[in-house]
Amino acid sequence: METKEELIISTIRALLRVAKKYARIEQLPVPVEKGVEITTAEAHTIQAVGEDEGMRVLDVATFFGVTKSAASQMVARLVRKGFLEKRTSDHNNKEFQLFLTQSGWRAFQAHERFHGKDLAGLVNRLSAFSLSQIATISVLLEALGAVMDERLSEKERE
Amino acid sequence: METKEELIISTIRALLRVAKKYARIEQLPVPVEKGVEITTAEAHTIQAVGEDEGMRVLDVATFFGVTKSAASQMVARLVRKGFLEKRTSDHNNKEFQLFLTQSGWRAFQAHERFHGKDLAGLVNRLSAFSLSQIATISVLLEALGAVMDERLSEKERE
DNA sequence: ACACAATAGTTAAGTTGCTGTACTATTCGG
DNA sequence: CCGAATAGTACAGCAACTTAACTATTGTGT
Repeated sequence: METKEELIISTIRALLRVAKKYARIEQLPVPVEKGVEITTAEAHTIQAVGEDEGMRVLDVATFFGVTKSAASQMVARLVRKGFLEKRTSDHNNKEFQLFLTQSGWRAFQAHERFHGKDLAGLVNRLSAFSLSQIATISVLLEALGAVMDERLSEKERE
Repeated sequence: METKEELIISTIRALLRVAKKYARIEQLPVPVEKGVEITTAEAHTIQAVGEDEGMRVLDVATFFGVTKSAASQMVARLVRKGFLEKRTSDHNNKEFQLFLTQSGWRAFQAHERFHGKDLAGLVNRLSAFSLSQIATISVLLEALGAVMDERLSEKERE
């Protein structure tokens, strides 16, 4: 006989496998145009700036949970490559505001398309399930998120 | 009104958030004993060898999907740190077989305990759901895993 | 039987993305 | 108006990976 606890554990393992696979997918380089690819970290930064233009370097840092040093370096790289533009703020001479260049917007859209394919596949697969079944997994995911948040904040408290 | 498709998409977003959080948790260093920590990559290599002693360097490489060079470097590091032992194979003078040292087994167990804490928290949280709800989630995760597998193998075919 | 290809592993140099520390340059507040 | 806080950069270093070139075995075809 299979106990409930065993079922729960095997379900969690399945979820972790899915999470791992997704992490691998996220790491794939994103093709922008013929012969041009950007790394995942670059794509995510471009995505973040594209969705909220006018961000500062520090905003990028807090958004991704990395140090401002890391954000500064990433931004500098994307500026050098021509995807991002750094304008000095209107009211402020010590801050910069970040914007996408034309090339940056092209990369942004390429990234959307790239992920759109995945999303369509997933939606398609989930359509076979009933509304209540899908709702159940939503609740489950909330619970998992809560446990993981505990774990992550635990680390910060050290 | 909320359509089914909207629910599906918001569910997928929740899944992606969980996947991201899990990836962050996986990156936390694992405490082995007072003042000794190992990185996640090290912990996973130790875990893999512990679960299947006698592995070769190349087996480690294929297990993790990295180059044999990367595996060789990781193994060399763990040997240097005293967690792994490299014995020349019985029938073969060009292969090595990998085993855990006492110290390696201690790290293996520390890693298990480390994960056990999370698992207990999750099981606790999931106990509120009914058996059939949990079973549904399992099926759903299988479906998601299948979509992701397609995507990953697509990449390899390039 | 022997040359040659395949296999197992190592080494070296370079890359990405991060951290920590130290630094400059602004801006704010008492 | 001086000192503290804030925004950002520079530099060194690290972990984990890659590619390419290498050694050293082992297996195979003729």
